[in-house]
Amino acid sequence: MKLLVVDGNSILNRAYYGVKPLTNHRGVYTNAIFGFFNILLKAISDDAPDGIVIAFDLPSPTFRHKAVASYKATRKGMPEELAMQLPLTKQILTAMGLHVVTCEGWEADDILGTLSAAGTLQKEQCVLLTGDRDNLQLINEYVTVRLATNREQILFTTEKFIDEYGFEPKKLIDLKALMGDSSDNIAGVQGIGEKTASALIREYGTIEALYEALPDAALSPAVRRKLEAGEADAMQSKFLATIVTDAPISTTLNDYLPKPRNEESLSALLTDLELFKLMERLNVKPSATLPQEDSKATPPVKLPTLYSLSAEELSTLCSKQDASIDFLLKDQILYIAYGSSMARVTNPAQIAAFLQSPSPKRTFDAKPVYRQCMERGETIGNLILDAAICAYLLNPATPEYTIERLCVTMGIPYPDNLGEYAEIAVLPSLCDRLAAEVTAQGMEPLMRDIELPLVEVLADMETVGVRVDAEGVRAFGDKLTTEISALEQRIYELVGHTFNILSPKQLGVVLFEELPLPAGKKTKTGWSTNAEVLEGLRLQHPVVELILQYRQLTKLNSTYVEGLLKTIAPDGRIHTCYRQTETRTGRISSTEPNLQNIPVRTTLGREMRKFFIAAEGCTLLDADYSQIELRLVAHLCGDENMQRSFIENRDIHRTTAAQVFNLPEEMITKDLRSAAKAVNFGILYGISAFSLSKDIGVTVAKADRYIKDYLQSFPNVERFMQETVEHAKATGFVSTMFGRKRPVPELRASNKIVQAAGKRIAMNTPIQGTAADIIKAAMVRVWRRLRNEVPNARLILQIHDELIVEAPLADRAIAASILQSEMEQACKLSVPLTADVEEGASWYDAKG
DNA sequence: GTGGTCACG
DNA sequence: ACGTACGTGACCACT
Repeated sequence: MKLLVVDGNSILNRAYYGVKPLTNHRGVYTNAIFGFFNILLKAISDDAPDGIVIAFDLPSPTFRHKAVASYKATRKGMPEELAMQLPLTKQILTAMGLHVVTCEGWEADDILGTLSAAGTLQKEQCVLLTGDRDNLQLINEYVTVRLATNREQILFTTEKFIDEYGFEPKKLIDLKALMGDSSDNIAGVQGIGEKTASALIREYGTIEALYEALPDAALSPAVRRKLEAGEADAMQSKFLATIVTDAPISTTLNDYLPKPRNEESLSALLTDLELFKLMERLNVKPSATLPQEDSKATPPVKLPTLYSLSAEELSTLCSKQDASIDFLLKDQILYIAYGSSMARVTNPAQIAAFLQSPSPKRTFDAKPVYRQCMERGETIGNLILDAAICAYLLNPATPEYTIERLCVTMGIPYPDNLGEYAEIAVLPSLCDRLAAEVTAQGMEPLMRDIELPLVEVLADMETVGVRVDAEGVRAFGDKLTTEISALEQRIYELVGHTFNILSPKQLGVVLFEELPLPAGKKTKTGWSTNAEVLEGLRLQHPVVELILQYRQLTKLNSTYVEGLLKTIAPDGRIHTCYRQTETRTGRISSTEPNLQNIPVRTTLGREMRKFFIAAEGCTLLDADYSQIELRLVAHLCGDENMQRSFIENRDIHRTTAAQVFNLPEEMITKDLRSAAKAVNFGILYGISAFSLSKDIGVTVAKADRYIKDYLQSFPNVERFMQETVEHAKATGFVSTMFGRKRPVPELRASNKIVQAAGKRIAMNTPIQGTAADIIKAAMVRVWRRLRNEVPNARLILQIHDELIVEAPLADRAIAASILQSEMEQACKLSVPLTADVEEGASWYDAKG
């Protein structure tokens, strides 16, 4: 009989402060619950206990038990966001069949103590799961402690404890009796800190032994004086620090064997909280019977019934214009729903005819369908809604969009008896509700004019792909490989032995233990060995420089040379995947491979761009927006100084420097300009003096001065940022110029660090998001005009503020002019929006 | 699967 | 006293 006893309050606290804010769509916080079960399930799977107890505090309103009263009194009240998760956690545990144990007037600690003692008496193994080192006093040959953080769980046995502290576990009480513990309101002996206390306990064992030996002990006069003055405090503190072992709860361990779980209530609870990852882990099926709180606002859900569809009926459907038809294409099977019927079609010709037909259609995740159509030179006719995109606009923070999850979020019961038809059956209701919600939130224009048309544009860009000179890449890779081996040898020689240079752990040992270099500056799980740290050590030892070079070359070789070669299709081109429902800000991302992070900042890395080339007889046109984000700041905050700089086509960083340093623009040196540039970036990101100082290598005080001077020069910027944050705090979200929204739950967190991050998100998202809106609008405009006017010129790449078109040489001028003017006209601002177009045979050449 | 590192806008 | 700029994706080592 092995027993696991969990300090519920302590673990829930750890989880709350360690997991980012997370809510369900109604705003119920779930981050602590999520983290709690991650920790708990890990412990259960590692220890495989027979009995499980989760203990929680239960303060008594009337009865004041020993230390509990004073100890409780100084503990800060739980933040509301955490408090609301406590009863939910207990409900889930109960539904899982686990024993939640509380005892009026007693704390979770006391229950851990009592069950440890009971287990020891009965010679049964007992594991305590807690985040609180206090509980280490309970360790003995039967009792071990799992000390949990959100990252890891450290197993403490008697041996491990002695290794770390140098005395036996139960003497932890004596240690606290001397040094005190402010968080538990234990005074200890005035003037005795951790170091002294620890040495005394190692020497004398207990405080009783210490005081007995005091008259003859070899101690400094100061320590002796403090100990003599604090004897009563020490004794009182020892009493307070001792965990109770006789709380009135059952000590029959068999009482704590898990009961069968209540599938129905477990499913209902987790579904309501939208804790889908946890449901998967527990193998719980989503609940179809949700509490329908807003059922009077929305019509009840009616599912279509299965129907067998004749070829004639299908072709009639294809020409229908009055009602929309919902479809899904899965594994070459077309499912459609219309009116109160649904059906499936397997004949490829019929599928193609339907997809191309002019009838209005709705679906979920249209891009792969477009891709499939485009392989045949076809497209989808009259797509009027993509449910995945709607869901993304309604909440861009969702980790993954599936029909089943969305149904749960939208309160649509998901049928478990319809097999392959389940998704198509719910799609009409889902589309109706998502569309209504998008409209209600004012995002219909964004959807209709930008996001939905963009689906087809992205599908087309993926299908066309970009040509890559595979031979060139290979040759570049060979060159890198040769240099890498040479570097490797020189590094081994300098160090004196071989090791894995790419292992931060091994590298840390070499640099900071063997050489040893002075640093050891930063730590998380060891020493930091990142480029910033190594830069600082450059002059200390010649190997550092070589390691930096080695890192750069291996990065280029593995991520870019080898990574890209793997993805070149038989047509000699790379077809990246653009993801439209990925980022919180509205940007698109690129995967398999990521073509949005091809090197450019270093000379060597930039070489990679020579291998991205135009097809035979074609050229590449590269257009990028000039300072789009700063122009948006100037527009949005209405600062005339800033606007004038753009209107007069001056250098914005220079203008900023002139303002901040109070000098005429002609007097601005390179260094001043680049400092101002860093300040400008800081403004976009939500600045802190600390980070700015690190970035430009000045003191924090100086960086702070720069920021203050900046905000004084551009007071409207500060006002705008403050208003944005205030609005976000009041409404819970921020918006872009085009009405895109992003919830910022971080602003409601009680943790200051998280809150500060929320402010930066609130300040940055309207800027980054609006820029994303604009380039998306530009993509749709460019794509449409090229298709109509220069169909052989194709949009192929987007890198956030940059578009690349592959155009036949004969069409280069007209394509370039379309590219530039559609980008510049995509949005009317109070400052000019300019795009610079360049041309070349390769990406490298086109970005002089 | 997670963390460290580093590539981009 | 904290811990330090926004948004991404890929690769490697290690558990």
